[in-house]
Amino acid sequence: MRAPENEPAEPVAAVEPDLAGEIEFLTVRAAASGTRLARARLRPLGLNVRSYSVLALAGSGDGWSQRAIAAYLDLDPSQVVSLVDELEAKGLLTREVDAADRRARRVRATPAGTDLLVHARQAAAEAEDEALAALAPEERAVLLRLLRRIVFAED
Amino acid sequence: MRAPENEPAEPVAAVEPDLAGEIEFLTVRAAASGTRLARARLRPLGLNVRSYSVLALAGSGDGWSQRAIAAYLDLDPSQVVSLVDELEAKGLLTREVDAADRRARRVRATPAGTDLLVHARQAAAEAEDEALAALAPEERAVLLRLLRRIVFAED
DNA sequence: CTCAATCATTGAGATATACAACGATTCGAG
DNA sequence: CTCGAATCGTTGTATATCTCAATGATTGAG
Repeated sequence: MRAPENEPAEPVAAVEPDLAGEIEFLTVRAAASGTRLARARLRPLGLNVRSYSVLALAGSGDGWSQRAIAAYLDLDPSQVVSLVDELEAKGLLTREVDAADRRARRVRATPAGTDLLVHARQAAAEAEDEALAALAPEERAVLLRLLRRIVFAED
Repeated sequence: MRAPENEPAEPVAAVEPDLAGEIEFLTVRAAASGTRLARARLRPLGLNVRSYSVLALAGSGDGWSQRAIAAYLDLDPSQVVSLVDELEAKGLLTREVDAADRRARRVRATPAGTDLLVHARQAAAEAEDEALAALAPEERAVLLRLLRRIVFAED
């Protein structure tokens, strides 16, 4: 090899122009702007995106454990602790020791939490609608299916 | 209205079971896991997801301004400052005053930065391939198109 | 009964995001 | 040409988020 310290006439060529071809980049960007929209609409309800997610789980099924919430939302268990603390302090959910496994706590929405959740779901739906304004309903359905397969590796 | 402090036999019903039907939720989750994969593969190269993004822009086009980088990556301009600082300190890019507008700095990848970028792109591509393992190539193309329309509101 | 594993919790450190203020510079109105 | 508003990069700060390690209580396997 010659002149290793300097490549004068190298084509360089490649190095494509931008990141718009990378799904990862677009996903991060879409997530960020969607989160911003959702946050703006949830704030008047006293919720942020994360506490909304936790409340939504608390309002579904029959008593999620905090561990399960952490796994489902892809959060560290310690984050769930403070989120549940916050929502519990507001009276939106309860944290009860699981009779079958006294290490675990079962988290359930209170009536007040369920009521708020109705409005929060509406707010989230509006934010989603705004974020996806460029897509027709069928396209949104396609996107949903694809994302679900990525996240849950199923269909 | 009667007994406003207690709704005994309310159906509650609705309150759907989970968040898997919300595109916003899935997008955030897909972005998080994709970022984790990318971070793991970029770390050996001394880059994180953000510095990779900045370097990728510096290696494309002809001198992005920091302002343009911030807009394109959806970052605060102050974040771009430290990212460019870091990459400049490593000799991966240069920051030159724009002759046409001396307020602006034009950011360009150095030869070392361009070399590293080749490997970084490969790493990012591998991470993306792993993140999207559940999807066939045509499905990835569909996803790419949909995301691009959301993010750039164009097609 | 003992030991490893699990759950919730606490705390700390790293990273990310958002916002306000500033000097230097550009640009348009008059 | 001059003045003032707007823009660019920068610094600093406040807040949120992520990640990791350690701990007590409890479970379950052997």
